[in-house]
Amino acid sequence: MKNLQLAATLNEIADLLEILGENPFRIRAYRRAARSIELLPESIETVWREGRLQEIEGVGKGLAAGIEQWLAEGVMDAHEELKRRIPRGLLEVVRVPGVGPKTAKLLYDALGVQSLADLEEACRAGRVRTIKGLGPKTEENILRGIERLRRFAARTPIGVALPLAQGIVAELAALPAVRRAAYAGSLRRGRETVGDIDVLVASSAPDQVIEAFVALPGVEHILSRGQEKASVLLAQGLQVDLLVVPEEQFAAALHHFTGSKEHNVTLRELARARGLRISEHGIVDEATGAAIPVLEEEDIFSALGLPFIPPELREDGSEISAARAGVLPRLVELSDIRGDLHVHSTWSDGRASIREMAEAARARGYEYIAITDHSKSLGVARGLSPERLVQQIEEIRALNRLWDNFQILAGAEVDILPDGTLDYDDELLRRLDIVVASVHSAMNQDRETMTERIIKAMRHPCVDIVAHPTGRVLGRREAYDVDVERLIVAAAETGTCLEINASPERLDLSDVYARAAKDAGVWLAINTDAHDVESLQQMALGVVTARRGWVEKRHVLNCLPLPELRRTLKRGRARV
DNA sequence: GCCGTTTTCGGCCCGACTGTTTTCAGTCG
Repeated sequence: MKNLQLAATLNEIADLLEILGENPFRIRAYRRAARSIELLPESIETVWREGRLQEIEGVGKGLAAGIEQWLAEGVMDAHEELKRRIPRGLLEVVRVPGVGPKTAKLLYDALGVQSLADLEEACRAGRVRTIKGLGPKTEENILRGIERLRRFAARTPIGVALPLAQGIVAELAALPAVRRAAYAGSLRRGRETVGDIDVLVASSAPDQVIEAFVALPGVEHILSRGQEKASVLLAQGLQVDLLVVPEEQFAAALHHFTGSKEHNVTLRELARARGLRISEHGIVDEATGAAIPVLEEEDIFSALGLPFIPPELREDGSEISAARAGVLPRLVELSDIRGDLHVHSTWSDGRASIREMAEAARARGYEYIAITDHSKSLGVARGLSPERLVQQIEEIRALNRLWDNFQILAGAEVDILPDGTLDYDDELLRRLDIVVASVHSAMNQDRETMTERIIKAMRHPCVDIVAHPTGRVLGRREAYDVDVERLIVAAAETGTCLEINASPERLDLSDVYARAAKDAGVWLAINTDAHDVESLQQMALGVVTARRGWVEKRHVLNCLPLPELRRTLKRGRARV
């Protein structure tokens, strides 16, 4: 799947066009297409082979030709031409916060700056301030920006950003001047990584709120500070943007600040076509100048004759087309989840007993939980020997006599061994209620071997779910080399369910792959992989990821009541 | 460069903040 590489190329073209001061709408077209392709739930090669390139939102005749050339030859004329005209080092110069395409071009023309290193040197030598329009403050800001680029990752995993955001929101909400507070931005849309944290506050005393905001513990530097907006940098390198509005503008501002940018632009275009103007302050009828009240986000959509579009779908504008066509999905909700099919206990590397995990699941309102401890080969996780697993099954059967409205399923997270066989023999596997299979070893196998290995496991009649199918760990470990598209086809053929692992460092399958799997008719299971009681609440993140993949309740295995779940598992179907 | 329940041509979101200016361009989200 070359989707992400293609999107990067298109974005680079947009960056270069911007430095050249080209038509901003042409630039936007490249960015839009890049975004659509990033979110495309199938490989661009497939779309091309089937002659459907122009069906992609934002791809017309011209871009389709460019993409075709890129896929066939590995290069695009438009890109090559631009690279000849502008040194590529300027692409890193525009990534410096505060330095945009105009400034980059100016620095290039006036000082010959062609790279980050050139820029740093020019600042230190005091040459930047000699340019008309730039001054010592700019020089200082650029140096700080370069430092920031070097020290911190561009994006932060949601698992890190979310608690920080919740903490900030709680602190602001406690201020007497604050009526409402919420986080927005890509965090609210549930993206797996975020570039910054956006916080929105309703207050009639914005100056007090902003004063308190810039003084929050953990604030290392104040980036900007105005009447209704402020931005700070946390010690971790994460930027936090605050917007303060009067309470009656809260919903409109929440929508604006939630984005995405592309969603906002598309929605505002639609509004203009209907004689309305949307901004973070609300909706205005252009003809009469009258404000249309926005009490909730719903009011914005209904003013345009649209149903409510959940934040998780607000990405590339295609959600607006779907809303207009009346084909928005009814997204799965946390309350639809009836159980967790992948958790650990102290029998292997968990930190809570089976009973504790079960009671915690019951307290969450679940009907069932599957205990899936590690299998024997996974020594580091104290994987269970066959004998221990038999004992565990017996303990689970005994525990199940405690409740009449809750069941523990006896399961295992069975290693898929390097040759695609499983870590327990078939007889033992048949005694389990559910089998989750996953890869924990030999992760450096080549693509073909790894793909075949997992597909072989899927063909096994006892394997119900493949857990964390790509093996990635956000910010730490890339996915192993595997053809996810083939896994999805095989899952559909074999009736194997694919997991959306809700652990914040995994979120695997990702939103895009979850959508592809759903489109292929594959069952999904949203599981926490919890190793302690607290982690059961990570289910929320898994549900958000599923929602970003346009997944509905009917696609999710653990939204089924227990009897239906049992019938739907492979062993249940085999018995019929 | 894309796109069409007013358009196949003429549109293409909207506003705040900063640093540099004497009224605004550039950047950002």
